[in-house]
Amino acid sequence: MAEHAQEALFRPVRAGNAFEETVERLMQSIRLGVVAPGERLPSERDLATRLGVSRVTVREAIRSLQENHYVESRRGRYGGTFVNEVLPKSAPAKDFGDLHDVLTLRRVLETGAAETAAGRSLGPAERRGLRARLEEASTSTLAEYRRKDSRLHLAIAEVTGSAALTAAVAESRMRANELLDHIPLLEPNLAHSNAQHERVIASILDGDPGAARQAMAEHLDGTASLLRGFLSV
Amino acid sequence: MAEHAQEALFRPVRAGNAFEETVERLMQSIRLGVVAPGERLPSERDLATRLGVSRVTVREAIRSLQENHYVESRRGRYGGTFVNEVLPKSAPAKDFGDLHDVLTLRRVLETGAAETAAGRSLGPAERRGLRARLEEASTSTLAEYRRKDSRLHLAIAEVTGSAALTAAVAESRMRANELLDHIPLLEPNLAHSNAQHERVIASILDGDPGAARQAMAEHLDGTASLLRGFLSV
DNA sequence: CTCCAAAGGTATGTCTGCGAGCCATTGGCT
DNA sequence: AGCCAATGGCTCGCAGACATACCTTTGGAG
Repeated sequence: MAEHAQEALFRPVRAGNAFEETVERLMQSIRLGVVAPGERLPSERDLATRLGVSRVTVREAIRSLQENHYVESRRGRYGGTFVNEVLPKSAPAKDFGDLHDVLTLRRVLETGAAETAAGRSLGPAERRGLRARLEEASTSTLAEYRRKDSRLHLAIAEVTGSAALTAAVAESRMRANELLDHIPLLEPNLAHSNAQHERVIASILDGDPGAARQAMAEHLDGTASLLRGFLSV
Repeated sequence: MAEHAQEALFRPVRAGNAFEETVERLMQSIRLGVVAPGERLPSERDLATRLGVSRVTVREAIRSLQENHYVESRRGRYGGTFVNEVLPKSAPAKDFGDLHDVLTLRRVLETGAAETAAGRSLGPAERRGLRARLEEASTSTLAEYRRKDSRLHLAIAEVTGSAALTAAVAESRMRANELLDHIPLLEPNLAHSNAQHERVIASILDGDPGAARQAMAEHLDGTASLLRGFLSV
């Protein structure tokens, strides 16, 4: 029997129980900036349907987010669950053992997404969306940078037209962000990052897959080496 | 709220119940050739631990595979569950709606894997493994080609050293194979495929990431256009 | 020849998660 | 002022999944 491939195929079928995975997803949507501070999450009934989980489980997950001061709920029509304006610091460090794993997958997915996006003929709405996200990221403060940055990268994945690729990028970014939250974010990094973003988006809008791939690769390799430097000490 | 990214983040948290996902995994390990005909699956207790699922659930899944003539079980020490020499035809066609989705993700993952593999310094065992898989694929019959082909592609993902990437490739190949099983496999395709495999592996062993990526891209684009041709009628 | 380790086969009690229904609250609409 | 639609809050019974324990079969080791 092929020995090593088994590790991948016989890995656990579920990352956790339904409750934990639901918390994870809602957390992702907030941390990645898909639902911004002040905005409302979908209703509990809606979330239950979309996430394929019972409403009871959704409520338990939301309760957990409330207790950790991520969201607040209001009853009544036009009520709902709203993301707090001020979000808690991220959870304490997890294990860094899979640093190589995270960075390898991220590089593959995101350079591939950039290349694919550049190879498609984008509609005006998509082009506007990309420029808007770029603008948001470049004008953001240090505090909200990680969220705006993620939104931009997610937007790139979205315009590939592949839901599975978008989901994979979201997952991968979440894992990477958990690590990035433990290294300092400095103004010079941010400026450098913005410049790279502009090159990536420009290449995509120009329809130059090779350039988009390379620009994205350089962008990612920057933060990757930062990470390796800080965490491998 | 960012409208489109929600589709990815608020997708169902689980693909099915524990039983269904377990069947899926075991099926994958057989269809992708990770456990070849005549070989033995890990013991039920072992599988239960690795898959993070109860032994009862594992047994139900194995029972399902028995009923579909994929495996047979024998009791006693040195017994176990063995993959049948003659495997059933694949399940009836599913929906082809996500053809673009499957092909996009596959291209990103596998070209990325090839490039990453070529960028690493491989040990002698890894190099031998790759050559062995290549040899197996090139000398295989039509009947066993899909399995040997998958093993080769999985082996490439494995030598990236990223378990997450390997798992993603396995998942993606499984989805692609479901589609490929519904188009004819002809001798000329096979010969062409083998030639492309050789170029991919040669580039990886030579440590030329760009060439590996390009060779893999051409290889995948070949079957992709075949698929699009047959299924979009 | 006997023993026994390792594998599949079976049974039971517990707990998680689900479905479905109902209640309580709220703010716009009439 | 009253209505009511949409939202969060709550409860209860059932089905799925789990952990654990024990039984049965088998073939090599001693």
